[in-house]
Amino acid sequence: MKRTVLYYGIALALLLGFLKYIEYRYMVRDLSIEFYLGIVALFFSGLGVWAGLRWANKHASAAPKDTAKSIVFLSPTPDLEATLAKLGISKREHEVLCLIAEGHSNQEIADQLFLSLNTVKSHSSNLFSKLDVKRRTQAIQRAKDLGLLSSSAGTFG
Amino acid sequence: MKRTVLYYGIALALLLGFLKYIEYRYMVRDLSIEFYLGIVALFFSGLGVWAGLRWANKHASAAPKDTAKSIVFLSPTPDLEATLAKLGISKREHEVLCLIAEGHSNQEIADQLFLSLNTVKSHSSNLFSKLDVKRRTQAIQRAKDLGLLSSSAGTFG
DNA sequence: GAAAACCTCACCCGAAAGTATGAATCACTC
DNA sequence: GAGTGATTCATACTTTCGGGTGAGGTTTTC
Repeated sequence: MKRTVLYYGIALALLLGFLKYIEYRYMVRDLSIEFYLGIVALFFSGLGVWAGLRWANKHASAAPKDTAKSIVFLSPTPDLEATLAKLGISKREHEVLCLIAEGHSNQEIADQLFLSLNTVKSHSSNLFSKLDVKRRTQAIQRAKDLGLLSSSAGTFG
Repeated sequence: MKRTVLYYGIALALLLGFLKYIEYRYMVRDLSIEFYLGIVALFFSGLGVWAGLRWANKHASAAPKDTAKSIVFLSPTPDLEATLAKLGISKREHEVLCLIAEGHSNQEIADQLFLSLNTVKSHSSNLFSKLDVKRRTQAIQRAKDLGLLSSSAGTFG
């Protein structure tokens, strides 16, 4: 959390430095303060959106499907958590598992969860060993059999 | 969308006015530009976070509809061959598709069907373009939705 | 406040998957 | 016999996956 604040500080400092550089470089003395404020507003709006999305993802945890909550009647998911616990699969790993089952690439998962590609690879790798499979396609099959995919558990092929 | 931009503009204008008012009210002449920038950064960070969260919510509520669609009915697979014909998927390609859905690697499929690895790759590649997907995991999803895995693939792992 | 999970990310390396192009064989049709 | 489409296979290349290792950072728990 404090790291986020730090990043914001650094970003602001960098932006300030950049603006000063522009001023020096092109000898522009009369850049209006409104211009500065506009730039900063734009920049920090983007930063804010990014932080907001990231925060939303962290707290809403999109993957494990709150969607399941909206279709509860079909899959009561009685012992999903029990199964997960039995296999030692963490929350984050389950999220990754769901996204894998939806056919996303590791890079896409990384983008969606605001993670590094390496992190996703770590999660999936741990996941595979816990599911005792070798490939992600097998992981999908296994997950379906175990009923670990709340949302697609309904895809009762 | 443009309304959002408008709001941002208004917000910036209001903030500017507020700052000018402060300046006038308390006769503070030497408020550094960094101070202004800090205020603006803070303000628009918050605004950005808000917009980001709002955006996230909008898209989170949109997503479930897709998943719901896959649950809707247990499609009786009226005519598998008709679907295959419509998509231009040949018999051999369908075989490969089923094996892919079972989580086999290309090499395993090649061994099982007494084919070369290259051949399996050709089939799967053609398959992906016909299914309009990029990866085999997506192909599995698509195939399930289209009911192409009714017979053999099943859910046995 | 220390320990134990969990989460995050990096680097390297090899294997698997996927793309693109071309070509040979076979069956079936006009 | 030519044409068409399916099947088979090759080579070469790029991208993605997955394993292994290590190293902070955070959260939870005792």
